[in-house]
Amino acid sequence: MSSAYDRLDPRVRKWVYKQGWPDLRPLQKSAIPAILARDRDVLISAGTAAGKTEAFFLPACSAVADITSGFGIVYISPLKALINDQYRRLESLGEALDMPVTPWHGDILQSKKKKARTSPSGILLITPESLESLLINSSGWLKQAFSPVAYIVIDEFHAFIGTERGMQLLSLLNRIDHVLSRHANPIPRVALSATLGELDKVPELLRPDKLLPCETVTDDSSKATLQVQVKGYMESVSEEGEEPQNSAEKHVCADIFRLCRGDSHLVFANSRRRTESIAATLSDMCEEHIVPNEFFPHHGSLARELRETLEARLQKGNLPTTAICTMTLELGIDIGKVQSVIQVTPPHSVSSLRQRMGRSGRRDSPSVLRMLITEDELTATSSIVDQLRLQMVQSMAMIRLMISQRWFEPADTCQMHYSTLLHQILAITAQWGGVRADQLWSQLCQTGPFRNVELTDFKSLLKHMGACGLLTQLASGEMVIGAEGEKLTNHYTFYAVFNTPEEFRIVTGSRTLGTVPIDSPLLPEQHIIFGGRRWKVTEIEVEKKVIYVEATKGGQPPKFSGGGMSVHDVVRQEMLAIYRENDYRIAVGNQRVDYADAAARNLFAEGRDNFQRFNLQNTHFIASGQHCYVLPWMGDKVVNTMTALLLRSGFKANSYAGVIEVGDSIVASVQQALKEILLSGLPSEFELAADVPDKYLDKYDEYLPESLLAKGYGAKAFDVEGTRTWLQENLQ
DNA sequence: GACCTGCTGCGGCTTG
Repeated sequence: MSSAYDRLDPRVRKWVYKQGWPDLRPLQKSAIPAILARDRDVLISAGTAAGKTEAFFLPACSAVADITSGFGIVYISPLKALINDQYRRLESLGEALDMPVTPWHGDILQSKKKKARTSPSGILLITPESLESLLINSSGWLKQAFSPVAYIVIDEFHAFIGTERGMQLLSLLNRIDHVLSRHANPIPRVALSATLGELDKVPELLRPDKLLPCETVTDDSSKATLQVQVKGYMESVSEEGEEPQNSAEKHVCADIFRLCRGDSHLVFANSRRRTESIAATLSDMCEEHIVPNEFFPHHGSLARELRETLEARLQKGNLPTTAICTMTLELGIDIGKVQSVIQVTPPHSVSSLRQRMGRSGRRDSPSVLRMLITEDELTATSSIVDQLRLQMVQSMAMIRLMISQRWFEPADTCQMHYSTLLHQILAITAQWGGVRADQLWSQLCQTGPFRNVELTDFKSLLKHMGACGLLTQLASGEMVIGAEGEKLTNHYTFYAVFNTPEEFRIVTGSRTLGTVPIDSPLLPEQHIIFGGRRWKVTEIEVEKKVIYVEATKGGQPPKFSGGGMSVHDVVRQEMLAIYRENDYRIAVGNQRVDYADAAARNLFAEGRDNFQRFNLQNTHFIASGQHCYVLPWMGDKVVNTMTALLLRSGFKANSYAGVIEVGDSIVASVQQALKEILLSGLPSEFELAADVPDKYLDKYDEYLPESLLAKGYGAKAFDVEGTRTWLQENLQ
């Protein structure tokens, strides 16, 4: 009987044999016929270390082995580091087939790119931004070099869904099919992804025009075991005028030191500031105990050199290493085997928690997750948020959703992405030299990814782009790049669609340690923590945007800027369920599994007692001090919407952690105002956004007409329908 | 209290 394996190229089979693999994994076997068919898209969705990369490349390389001129496979990755990893992994397979592998991104030497330009062949590994630059500057070459391409494969596809880069990526894929005149027989797209919540929705996200069918290949054998613990910590609150104690963080660090030393672990600390502070404390502890330091920070503002040293140390695995990190170590960069994952403070989302947990454990050992959660000691002036122990209960809700409901946040695919649409209008115009408005509309909105956009809005966008000098219309009716547009498209920063704040570089001697945002003022003589070490600022060169530092003792990490992240409706509803059931444990059969330590249990009991004392099982509105508090137990979009409605009605309202504080008001008047709003009809997201003074969030928002700016902002920040439903159900 | 990602072409310099 001929198996799927026998359909692989003999040289590929020989390569598999040489790896010493006893057999291909089930996922890899089932991908073979799907990939070899070449008449469909394929979604390969599986957990970490399931062998997704090989599941695609073994059959794909077999299919394109005979192509001698031009690329056979184009691989797209969101990270340069991932391209470097895959290059290392694919080199020997490429050699076995006499097929070159070409990494192509901003750090690759010009000489290497020139070589690939003269004789393109084999596998191209590239970022969306580098693809953008090739389409704009070298579409003629691309037409030749890409003509034999049999597959376009996208790694970490889940990281693109619903994002700006995801919209750009889909548009790039469309533009490639267009350049190659392949609308009739499009290039098959293959998505490699972590396990996804709504698998049936992915094909449409991979190819909005549905011109090819999509086959899904998944790995259902993943019955990974999991060990979870939540540990509580109490922060003693200092009297007025006293120095803050940070006693809880010291206890957290002492536990990390005890749990992690001697092995390899990941500690996710949520912010760069906390990452730095914990890393420095742990290094100090190593010094105090006279043992070598094995704790290092890893985050996006750290110089690449420092990050790569740590990644290589983790990957090698010969020295015990614990990385204190942000989401930089969440995606698939190869870091070898990790004993356990520690999460300090609640994660931002269940989906990110899942991704982080997947970083520990392998087939033979369970995933181990510990959550270390700090709450402030209660005093006479403690806020409702502290009294309810919302941090602790949110952590518990996220664990329950992840484990017993197997739920996590779906990607938000309802955004308008006007900033990215504007970028793609400029990019296509730059690529073609001149283009008609109807061609843009057809390629971007009708057959392309911007399907939420209405024709009237598209027209007003083009008009406004003309008024801003981004586009100019010729007498023939064709659009070309205008004077202001030239400035944008001729600069190398054009290729990325996302925003980056201005930054200072931190330098010691001749070495760059990393960057800090320009709005975080540092002063000469100030002591700071950076890269897990302590420094003194010696000099600041404002024009060159450089801060010089030298080694010292003491100091605090700098402040980094960043936008908020929103909590989903389902998470807040699960928190309410935990309070109401008076039980945070996980049901397994007839048993209830407790995952909290004594301190966490005590904090939960405190929160629940206060929940009952406020009568929150029966009401969403409470009075405390001078204020009225509204607790809708809904996600941040609904909370933002209700806060905005109350502000419009003249109340002093603000929200934190899902709790709305209405200043100097009584419950009855807040309820009455909301009833009136419900009766007279709620304003739209658009109208609410019009009240917000600063709506610039995305890279090209400043070039949008006011109406689109408000529409895009409204879709991002508010949920009027969800709020209306909540008000109908909860106002008697 | 708060995350991450990416980037061209060329002039001018040093070094073998």
